[in-house]
Amino acid sequence: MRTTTSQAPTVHRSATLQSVAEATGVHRSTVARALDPGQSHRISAEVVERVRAEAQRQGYRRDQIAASLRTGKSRLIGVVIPDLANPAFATMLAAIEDRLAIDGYSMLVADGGGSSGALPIVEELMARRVDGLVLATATRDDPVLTACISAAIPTVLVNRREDALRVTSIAANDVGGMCLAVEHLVSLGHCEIAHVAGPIDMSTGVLRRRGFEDAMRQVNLDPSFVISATEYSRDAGRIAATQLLGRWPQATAIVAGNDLLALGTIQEIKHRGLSCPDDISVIGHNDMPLLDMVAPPLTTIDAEFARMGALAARALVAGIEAARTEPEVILTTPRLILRESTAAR
Amino acid sequence: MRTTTSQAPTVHRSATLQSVAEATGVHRSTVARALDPGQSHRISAEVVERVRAEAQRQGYRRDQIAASLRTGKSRLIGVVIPDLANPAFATMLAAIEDRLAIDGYSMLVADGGGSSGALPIVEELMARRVDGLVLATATRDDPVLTACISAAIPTVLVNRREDALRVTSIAANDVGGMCLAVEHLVSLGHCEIAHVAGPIDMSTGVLRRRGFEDAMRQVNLDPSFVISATEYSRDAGRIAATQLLGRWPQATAIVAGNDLLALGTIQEIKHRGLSCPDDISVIGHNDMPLLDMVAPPLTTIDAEFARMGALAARALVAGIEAARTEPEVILTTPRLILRESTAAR
DNA sequence: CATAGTTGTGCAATCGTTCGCATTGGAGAA
DNA sequence: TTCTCCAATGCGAACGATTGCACAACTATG
Repeated sequence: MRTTTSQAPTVHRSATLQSVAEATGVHRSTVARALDPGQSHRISAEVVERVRAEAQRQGYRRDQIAASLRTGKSRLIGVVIPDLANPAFATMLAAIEDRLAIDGYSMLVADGGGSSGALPIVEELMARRVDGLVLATATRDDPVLTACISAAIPTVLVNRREDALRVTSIAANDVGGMCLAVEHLVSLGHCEIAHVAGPIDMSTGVLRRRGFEDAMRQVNLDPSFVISATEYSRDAGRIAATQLLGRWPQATAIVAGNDLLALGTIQEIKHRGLSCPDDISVIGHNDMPLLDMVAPPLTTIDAEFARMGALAARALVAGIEAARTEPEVILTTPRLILRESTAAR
Repeated sequence: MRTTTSQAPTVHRSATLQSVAEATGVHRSTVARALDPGQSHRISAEVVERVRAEAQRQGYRRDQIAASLRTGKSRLIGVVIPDLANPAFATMLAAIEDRLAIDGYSMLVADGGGSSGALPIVEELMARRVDGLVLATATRDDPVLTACISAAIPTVLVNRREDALRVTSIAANDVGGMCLAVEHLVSLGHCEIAHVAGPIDMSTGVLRRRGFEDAMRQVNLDPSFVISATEYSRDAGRIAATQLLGRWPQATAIVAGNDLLALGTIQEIKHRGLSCPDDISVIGHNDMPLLDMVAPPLTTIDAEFARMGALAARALVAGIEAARTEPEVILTTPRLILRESTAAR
């Protein structure tokens, strides 16, 4: 018996249950049971030991594909992200991966931002028989979601909510977050507060806008200084800010629908020769990485993307492993991250 | 409680080749051929049409799992990233995904940054029978890579190179990039130039350091002001900068091994009441997102992460589809991105 | 000593696709 | 007519793991 593990294990063309079984002189089903921690106690200790040794020697590794075909479970989760290159989503992705790995699932990642839309992407994921889906792309009333539901595949929405409550969704309390932002600006003495909102076909866009309007009315301010950006990007933010400052030059503070929009807004402010925060205060939303080092360091609302990712993964796995769970809405509580892009009036 | 959910089309329990075949009155192999664009010409047009219609009606979708088991090809690529949350890698991931999607592959993403190391992660990917692997985590002499090679699974390294040239790797010309950085600083009149290097067990760490030393010698400057950070992060950069400035307070310029290290260095400079770039110029490496908006906007070397990602995906797919390709090293040509963290002496 | 359990394994049927190898029914050639 | 060839399909064995059921060999029970 020469089990010198130091040498690279023999080149195993393909070790299978069968090949281990033959070498051990037992049936392949016995090998399967011996190697499964949940069943190995049903096999005599001596056989388990022999099987383990042989499996080790051959470098046997259970073929997840074959197992998936037989059991109907792939232990694969599809994750659809609107923009993979966006640092905020990178944070979320990391958290999802981390949590899924703990539960023994792997993550199939797709970028839903392409021109063809998310439907073909989700269909591809379904063909791969993913056990569940995390959608960060969902629009407020999404045909993709309808497809997932009719295919009976467990799905959670993250950072998005849909109008009909058909699946669990994890999101920040957008309305509450905007209240925080408005209250902060009011406490600094601002009255002419405007809002660069996110796209109207996304829940965050509408909810944050609604939150803005509610909060403004609450303190008896005019909530009508709002422009919706066409997408979440710096360019779109800059364009929206251009319109906004053209129409309402008296604005002394701007609440942006997300950080990228805020950054675009600041660029436009600088471009006009104005200063943020001296002339105009700006507040973002999400607290994406690096915001503490931009100029000026951006005051923002932390939407806890990492936490949302972890919660989404956890909720999805729970939904998969418990046969049925009621759809619910899990909201994270936003916090104000005070930095230097907001100043007293 | 069995409420009849608003069933849109038919509830397809699971449409299979068999079920379509039965409904059409042909054999399942005929269905398979009719549905495969590469073989449908061998089947009479009339049958193809009937099969297509029935498949459509049942919502048939080829089971990729079963196909993988049979063919031994999963059309799945494993991608291992050292730090998913790092925006630079997010960029790269987006590019990889984009390119793989074009070639019809899906991407299984794992974070190799965990404490347990990358080996178990790669083993999991191998159990899933990935057709190939993109490793952005490889160290200079990586046991993980040895495992991949002995398992005969096509692998490419990205943003990393290994000492022995066993597989294709895609990376920036690190040495050349550092030359660019040093030349730039020299042209601004700096003489006391220091280097906050990346970890010594990573190719980028060593190569950039070597590039720094070479470039310094080239212009007859002392190349010995170097401190290696323990990892690529702002904190590590700050710690390294602390040591560096303690030992060589005369430094007027610092070249950092990557942008995060540069950012940490700048934090430390500010912390000491000094100014970047007035007292000390800093130059980063990689050109990660948002650097144009930090304070001061960071001069850096663009390592073209997106391009590397695309090249890696392309090379990997080529290596999978051609039976064998010689390992090669593909280097991207770095560019200096001039911003405001460097100033004349 | 017969009966009933218990324990450890073997057996074989799936799971859904793929693909080499038949097997048809005609059309064209000898 | 008889033989060959071809086009259009059918047939069935993989691929590798899982799992309910069967069964043999014991052990405990009455």
